[in-house]
Amino acid sequence: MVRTPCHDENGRKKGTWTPEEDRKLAEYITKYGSWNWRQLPKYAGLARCGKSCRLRWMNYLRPNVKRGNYTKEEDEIILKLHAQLGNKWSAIAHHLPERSDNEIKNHWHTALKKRANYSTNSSDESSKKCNNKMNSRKCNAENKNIASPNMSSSHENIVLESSEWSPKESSSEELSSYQQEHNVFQEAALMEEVTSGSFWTEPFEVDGKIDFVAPIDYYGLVCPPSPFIAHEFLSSFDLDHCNNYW
DNA sequence: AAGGCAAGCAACCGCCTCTCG
DNA sequence: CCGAGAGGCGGTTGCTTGCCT
Repeated sequence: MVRTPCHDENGRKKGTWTPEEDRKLAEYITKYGSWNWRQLPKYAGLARCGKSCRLRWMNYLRPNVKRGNYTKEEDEIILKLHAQLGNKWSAIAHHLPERSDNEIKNHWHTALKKRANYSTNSSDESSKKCNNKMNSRKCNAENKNIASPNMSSSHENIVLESSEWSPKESSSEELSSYQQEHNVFQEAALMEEVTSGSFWTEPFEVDGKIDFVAPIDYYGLVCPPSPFIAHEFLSSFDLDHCNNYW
């Protein structure tokens, strides 16, 4: 289920995240926010690429992330949205703030795709082939158009109904309550931390010892330039949440 | 008990879009 | 307008687990 840890040519670690790495990332972001994903691992003491850190945070470490145990309601929402939006996993994830796009995507491929797409087409030869995993991968590549947002013929097999899930509502312009809540926190954090001043110059500590110092003097400003997380938000982030996974 | 296979999922890869100078 | 850098997204892959024979 997990990839064997290894290192790329730049010495950056790849593969499974260790509990220690998770803890470092979570603690750093909790304290300083994700002010720059590509620079973040350097200052967080992680030998990872920024993208890997972002993915790990978004999918597993961020607060309120729910994993597994999909409810029937969630399944229905995903099915409906996928019927309307296609493989727009991030757009679908906007409607399920506790789920990451990656997890929704995996859930779709493992559980929902059969229900949505192939139940009505069980005699279809291609669907039979796709029941085999290896063939399924080939089918995915071969049938890219099927899953495109253009709503190709296979999507017409899905029962559609005029619903509240209009494309307009799925627009990223419209913030979910979750996002709105966090934006409020961000603003509050910005005001408080800027005025107190402690945020910008305080070194990042792990286990009470200073592992590294937060970046400073960034284009004339003290960095990180934007604290993303407020105290209210941080207090809601229980690191035990991560321990559950560890 | 052992081997093979399918399912599930974490994580990587590469492309696209956006922002900024 | 253009190019570089960063973030975001979707597709794909690699590995583990559990079931079946």
